[in-house]
Amino acid sequence: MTTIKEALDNESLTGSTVTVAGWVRTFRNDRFIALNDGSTIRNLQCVIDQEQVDAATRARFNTSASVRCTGELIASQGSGQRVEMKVTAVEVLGDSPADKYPIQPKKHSLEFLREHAHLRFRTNTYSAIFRIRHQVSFGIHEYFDRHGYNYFHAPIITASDAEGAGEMFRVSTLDAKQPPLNEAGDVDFNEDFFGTESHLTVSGQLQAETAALALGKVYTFGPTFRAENSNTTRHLAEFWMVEPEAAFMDLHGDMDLAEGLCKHLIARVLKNSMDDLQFLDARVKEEEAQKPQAQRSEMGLIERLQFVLENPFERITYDEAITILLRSKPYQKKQFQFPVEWGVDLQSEHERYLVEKHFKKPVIVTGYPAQIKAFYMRTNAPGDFGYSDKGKTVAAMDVLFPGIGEIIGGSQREERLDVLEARMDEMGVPKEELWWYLDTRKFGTVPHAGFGLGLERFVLFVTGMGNIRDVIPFPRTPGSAEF
RNA sequence: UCCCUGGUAGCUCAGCUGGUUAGAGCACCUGACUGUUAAUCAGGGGGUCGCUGGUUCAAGUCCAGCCCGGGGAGCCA
Repeated sequence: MTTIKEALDNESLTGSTVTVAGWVRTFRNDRFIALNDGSTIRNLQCVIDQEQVDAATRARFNTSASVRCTGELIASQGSGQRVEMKVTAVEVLGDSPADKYPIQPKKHSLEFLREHAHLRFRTNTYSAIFRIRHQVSFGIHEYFDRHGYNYFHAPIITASDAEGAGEMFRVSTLDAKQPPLNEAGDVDFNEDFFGTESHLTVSGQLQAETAALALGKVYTFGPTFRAENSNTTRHLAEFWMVEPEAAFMDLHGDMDLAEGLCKHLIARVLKNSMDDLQFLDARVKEEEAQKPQAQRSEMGLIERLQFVLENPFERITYDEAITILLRSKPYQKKQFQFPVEWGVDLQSEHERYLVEKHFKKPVIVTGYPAQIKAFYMRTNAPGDFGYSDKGKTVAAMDVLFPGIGEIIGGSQREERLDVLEARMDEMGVPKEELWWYLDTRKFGTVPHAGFGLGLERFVLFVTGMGNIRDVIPFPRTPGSAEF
């Protein structure tokens, strides 16, 4: 069997007889089957001889019926394609009743297709997205492998709820109706499967740190769970996260790694997925044309990817970001909804201004105020990068992308035991639970750093899609876990 | 969770200040078609107007509550 990609691209196959199998996209003029097998966004035109294929069989070439065709690949007589198949044998493997099949050969809304998530892979848009998602995923492994990182499998289930990255899903085998109670009348998790209350992971970072302080360089890549009631176009309850962690790396190295990874992935997609990108590019352009002039982006999808690939990310400190925002037109005209002042977190509107209006390219912001960041981030001292005389800062870095906002959050980690413990006390993080984490600082601690990259947010950027639910096969969001 | 917005045929949508039998395009069904590119042409069928209650002689249209979708915000990746 030959894939349609091979049949179309491998010119040496022209003139030979091959067999292909796939799903019918359209059947035109009682003669032309546009066949797609997922190997490429392009279809193979299979031309049948009406004297060889009876009317009853021809009536079965409905949209999405599965068909196997054998025939000679010849130069196309029509103008829409280079080669086509002159079919000598055709077999319907699975019928697709046209009056029942919900996906029509026409433009559907993404909302409608989301409700048919199991069939949406059969559309051009989603097949393109998921081929690109594969390129990004594979590229992640490729990049880290080339840079000496070990793929590290952090646990999915964790007994610690001190990771500080949001609400967690509880994992339990206790009877939900009548859980065992302790003397105080609370649920007795000693009776639970793990002998303690346990949850799905919100981050593999803390475990990855322990491995980095032995293997040197590691990265995790797996599903992550947040039980936040977030209803936005860029949040999921189950998503995939990449978390590299490297010993002896400082914040500069962390930024270089993050930028290097992003560019590697973009380059890989540009190299391997051009026909999918061209389809999505046209799709984005069509969508942009619907918007009012002021909201249209200046670049097309492919253009934007090339631009990000070729230009260095802007690197600024939180101090500088605040200064830029205070001088900005929207601030002066009081168009920002949220206040801009040193010490408060940057809001979406502020990030968008910096990335989309001021710099017009990805921006890395470092040196955030300590009070708005996690306990494990390294506290800056005078002379440290990102130190500010306006207040206590940490060696954090957020990578902000146009249209998406935060795509990466990372930091140099606090390697000094006394500083780390003081910080944990200050923020109310239970040290007892994280005794194993603190051990890494007691025995041969070293400076180290890492970050978390949201896979779906990155795929969102690369595909030009607008809703994160469209770049993961079966999205899990509050109130929705179908399929 | 908050704010905005929507729910009418399989899909996308129209239906003005309440008033006969709720419309269109596409899809679907029947027929035609040996070079089509979301093929085309002719004909046909198809509706619990999200749910519940209320106002009214009369509700797709007005009011209330609920459910679901979309956009924005917060939380973050």
